[in-house]
Amino acid sequence: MHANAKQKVIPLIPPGLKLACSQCNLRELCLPLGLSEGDMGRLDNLIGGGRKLKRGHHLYRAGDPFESIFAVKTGFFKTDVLTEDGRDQVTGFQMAGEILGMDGISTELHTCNAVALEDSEVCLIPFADLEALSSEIRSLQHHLHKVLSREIVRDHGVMMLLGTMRAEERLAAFLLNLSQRFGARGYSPADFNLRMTREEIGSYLGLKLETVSRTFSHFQDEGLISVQQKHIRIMNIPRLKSLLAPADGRIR
Amino acid sequence: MHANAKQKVIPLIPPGLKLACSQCNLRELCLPLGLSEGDMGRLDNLIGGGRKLKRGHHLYRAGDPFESIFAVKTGFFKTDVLTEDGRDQVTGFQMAGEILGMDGISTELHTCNAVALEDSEVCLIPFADLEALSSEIRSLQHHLHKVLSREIVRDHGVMMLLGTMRAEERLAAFLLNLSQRFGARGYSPADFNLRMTREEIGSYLGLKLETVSRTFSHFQDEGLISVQQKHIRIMNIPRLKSLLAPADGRIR
DNA sequence: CGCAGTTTTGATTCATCTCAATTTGTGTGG
DNA sequence: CCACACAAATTGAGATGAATCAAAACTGCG
Repeated sequence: MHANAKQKVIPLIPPGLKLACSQCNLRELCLPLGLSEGDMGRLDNLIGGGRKLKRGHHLYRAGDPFESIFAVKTGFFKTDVLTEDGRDQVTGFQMAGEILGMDGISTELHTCNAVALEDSEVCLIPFADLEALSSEIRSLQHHLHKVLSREIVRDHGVMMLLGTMRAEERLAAFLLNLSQRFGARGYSPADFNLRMTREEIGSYLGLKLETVSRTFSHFQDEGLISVQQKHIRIMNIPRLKSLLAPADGRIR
Repeated sequence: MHANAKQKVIPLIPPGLKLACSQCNLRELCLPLGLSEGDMGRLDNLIGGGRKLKRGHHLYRAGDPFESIFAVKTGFFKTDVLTEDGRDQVTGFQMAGEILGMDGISTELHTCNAVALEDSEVCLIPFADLEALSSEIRSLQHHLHKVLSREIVRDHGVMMLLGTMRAEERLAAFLLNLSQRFGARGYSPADFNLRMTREEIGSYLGLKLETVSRTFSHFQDEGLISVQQKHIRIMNIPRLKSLLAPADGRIR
């Protein structure tokens, strides 16, 4: 935000000099975290220029050859897995500063689809180059491992949600997670617009879209949130949080 | 298997010379995959000796400082996440050749518990050393990234299972997954012993133990499997597989 | 041999899904 | 710029799969 003036100028600079990590206001959230000035310059050099996507367009599809991971610069994505028999599971929603595409490393093919849920821009990070550089810069190597591991931990959280929570709890956890991530990016943690449909939320949470809608309405009736289509205002964060701990507090 | 004679000798060698990757019959499943002879020797040097665990004992607990990842040499493990409010989600079952503990990289603390479900032995792989070596050996670095990524892909499979499948489908997928993994290790893919309780299966699959038991019984009535407590014999793999695709084959 | 932990099975309840109708919102072309 | 068509969301009523509560049987360990 405070770097807006600077950012606006960059596109005017000749294409050889692209928008760099070292200038990016997401650097504290994203891959360069913890790098020295000099090392960040080296990272700048391998980042392939940004790529813009219109809402609804695919960043990659399951089966595409894997070459790069992507950092979300602006906008909002979903990733989903689609099986032959027609099952569709949304595996995550990604916002600015988050990394996409790490599932592709294992097989050299992307294993899921990534779709822009609004007009978006990503940085392209050629993975072979990133590996080469990270074998030279230990802090980059370690941070890459942390990013991969964080994704595993995040997935465990989703497994917990899907395996043990009821619809209300899932949706409360979902809203609180979004809230926290918006907050971390300098936006209001209590007032935001959903970028995804009820059906996509439902797919992510293992619920049907009608259940998502009903549960939103129910939260609204309880005074926990206010919902108007995609616009959410969280009225009572503590009480929403309290939904996650079973009322009695006992071990079940 | 063909290396059995050699392996039997190793324990008699003085303790300074520990059982090494280069001699391990799991090397094609485990971390050293794809390494040259010489590089494998360097990996041998950093593997901290094996560690034996009695059934029921913890390899690590959530909150323990993260120092190493572990490769299962023999035996069987579960990992689970436990929340303050008493929720317990089994996040995976690990057998020979599989890697444990990668969730700890992100925070430098283990985020789940790992428990031996039978008497087991693991190799200890100090992670800082592994990072150091992998920055020198590019194929090791790449393989480590693949192992991390494979875990992410596996987790997506579980999310799909928990998010979209009914009890029968979950249990069929679970049995087929075990079957495939036993098969890959030279055991019968159709005849094996479960190491975990119905409750642990249920926790992993997001079901109650009674539902797991009932569904086993139901499969048995259908002639798909035979169950006697922990012993499973899969009578009809194709038909079990067919449970995973909805009967009509339509896209839903 | 007995007891604790595990598994099986039954009866009932309940949360979520399914099916269906209606309302609201959004993008497009006349 | 408005109207129309299509997509998304809401809401209701009823069906259903899995959970819950409960009891009995089995297993294996000490």
